[in-house]
Amino acid sequence: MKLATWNVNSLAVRLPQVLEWLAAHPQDALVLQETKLTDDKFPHAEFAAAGYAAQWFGQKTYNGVALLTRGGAAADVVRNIPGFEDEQARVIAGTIGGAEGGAAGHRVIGAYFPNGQEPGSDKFAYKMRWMEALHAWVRTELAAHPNLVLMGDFNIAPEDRDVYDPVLWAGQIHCTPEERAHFRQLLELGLVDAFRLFEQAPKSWSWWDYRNLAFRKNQGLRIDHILVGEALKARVSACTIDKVPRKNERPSDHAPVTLTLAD
DNA sequence: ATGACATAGGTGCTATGA
Repeated sequence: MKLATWNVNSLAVRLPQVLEWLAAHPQDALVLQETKLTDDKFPHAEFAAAGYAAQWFGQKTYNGVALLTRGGAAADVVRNIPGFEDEQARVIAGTIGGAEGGAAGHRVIGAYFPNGQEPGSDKFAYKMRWMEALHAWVRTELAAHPNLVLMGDFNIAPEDRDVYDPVLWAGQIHCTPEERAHFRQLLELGLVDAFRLFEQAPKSWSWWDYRNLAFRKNQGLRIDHILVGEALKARVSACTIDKVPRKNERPSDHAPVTLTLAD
């Protein structure tokens, strides 16, 4: 079973690249972030033609998430964090595989964490509130669905080894102790950072700034993650970052991250 | 300290991203 996450930074621009990538790398589930599309503009017919059922949740200009699945539409779809009032479209969850979305299925949560802009700002405070609400909700989801995968653009570099220049970024957004503490709290729920289950090349990033030739110089951050419930840990056979689409013309600034689960 | 690059909306330039 293959699952993946990709912040596409505008699905209107990146749709051909997503379809091309899926054709080369079929997925059982793919979650997208930053679709930047209102729901009436979501290209569900194009995905259906490619063999994928889509669930989507968007808004004008900013944010927007989607869940694409092969082999039937996701069940029990949830948009945003239940009980958390939010103007911004950041979460989509659904169950794949199990009959009627029962506990045998895999619960997939796709999330676009707030950026936070700058420590001390209103947006940073919103990021903290949002993460607290996510944490509480994921706890209940995990209790109901041990086979849980939480993936997306976390906008957190969990450790210094996830940052190309940890001294430059110390205390900066994505690297503050507060954000990293929230990431660890998710792990304390019984989630595992799938990427770190394997030996990985040093300087592995999932995002590179468009500016300053950052990709060419491999100056990036690892801020896109796939966390799996401990019940799934033994079945994780691979977790990789695919840098190839970052070399496309008009690339997203994020690379897809992929997970392989043994059957 | 600032901007660098990209996107959307709108047609100037600002807001946002990370």
